[in-house]
Amino acid sequence: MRRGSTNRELKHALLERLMHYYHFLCGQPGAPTPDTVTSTEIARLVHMDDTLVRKDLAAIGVRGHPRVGFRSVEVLSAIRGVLGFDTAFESVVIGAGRLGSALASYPGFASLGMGIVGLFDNAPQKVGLTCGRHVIQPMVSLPTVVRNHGVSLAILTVPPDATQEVADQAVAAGIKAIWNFASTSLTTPDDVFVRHEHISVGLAELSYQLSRMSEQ
Amino acid sequence: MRRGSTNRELKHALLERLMHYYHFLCGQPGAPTPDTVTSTEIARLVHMDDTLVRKDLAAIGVRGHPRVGFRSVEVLSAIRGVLGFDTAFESVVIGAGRLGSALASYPGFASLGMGIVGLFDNAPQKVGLTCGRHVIQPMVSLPTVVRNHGVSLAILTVPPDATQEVADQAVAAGIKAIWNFASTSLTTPDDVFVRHEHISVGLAELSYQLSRMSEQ
DNA sequence: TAGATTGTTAATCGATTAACAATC
DNA sequence: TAGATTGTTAATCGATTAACAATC
Repeated sequence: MRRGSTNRELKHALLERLMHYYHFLCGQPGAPTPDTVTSTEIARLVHMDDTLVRKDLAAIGVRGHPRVGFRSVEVLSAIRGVLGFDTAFESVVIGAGRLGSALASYPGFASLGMGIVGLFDNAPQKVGLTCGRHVIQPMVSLPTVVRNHGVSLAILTVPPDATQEVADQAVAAGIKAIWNFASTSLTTPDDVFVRHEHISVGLAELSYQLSRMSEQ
Repeated sequence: MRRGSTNRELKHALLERLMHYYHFLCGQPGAPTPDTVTSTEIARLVHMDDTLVRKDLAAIGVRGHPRVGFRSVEVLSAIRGVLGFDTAFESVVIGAGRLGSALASYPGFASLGMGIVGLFDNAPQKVGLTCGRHVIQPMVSLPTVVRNHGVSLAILTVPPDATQEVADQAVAAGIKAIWNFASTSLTTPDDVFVRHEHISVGLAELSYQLSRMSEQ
């Protein structure tokens, strides 16, 4: 049955705002999270309208308390629930270059529900090397690792000309989603979710702002 | 005078779309860029409405040709001009961890007008080490490097609890913008542009989609 | 209670899309 | 020329904000 459970897809922009709230409510280093926050306080922190904050929180089912605001733990746990941070899943990193190694060793993923159970690379001189807590494995081992650990996400940090082929192998191995850090677009089956991480978008914005500054 | 030159600030979403067009027009590996493209073709590639593509291109001053479309080189060079890719600027990377090293060695930045002239870290065991084409320098050298090379951007890849202090040092050294890869927010003077790179937003979206998939 | 804050409806605003005339 | 495509105005749509009643 599950009435009440909103089953329509949440907009990308909403997810982004939720992550923004989550982030601020987790507290800055040194400043602990207070017990309750008002929508106005959140809004000021993230430079938004307080009505939108209340709408967003209502959309994910958090109830506020008149005269008090929202309880931080309730907000945080609702966001965790909606974003799926409490639904742990496993991933592999493919491409053991500098970026791949950095991601494979990043400590912040665990608390968001993502585990990394393998680091892969096909370069013979890399296979077998230790990288943080990982030993670099060859691509032939991918299907086995995916099966044994129930891996659902492949994080791709391979050179552009290899990305499509590696993506195909990951899909064939049974992964459900791809996080692509290469600047190439991918062709994948419809039931595989692909997220591109466009670092150049960030650079574009910086470049634009810097050239504006120097203009005057 | 400079009439005609649109001086109002371009929206973030527009910059993002422009980067998206730029990306596709640069061509996928193997598929060379055709001489001309129609707004409909671009729209299909990036899954958008063709009218919006024409509006965006008009906004940055590219004229199309009825019955022909847009000349790829004109579009590319207009985007380069607007985003400031032809206005080269220098940057430094602060924090020589895995991510910092990866960014300092990334070859794709040069063609977008960004140079990296220094890699900094305060850990005594890192200072002096070679990392790609960089030698890791201590923070005390930052002001000199910034001055000598006219550095305008600081790329921050230091641990969260050090980010604010490092940002202060960078600002004091005279940089004009900060690209922050740590998950902490920063307090900076109004004339310093800060761009946060939120990797957790990407993870949030993947996590959300994966938990939706497994839901049914 | 009075007052602060939520929750929600209505109004506004901006961005996207549709329609179509202009162009080569 | 006929037809494909641009450029632009008008219509639509959705998202944000304003207003205010409900709540504790």
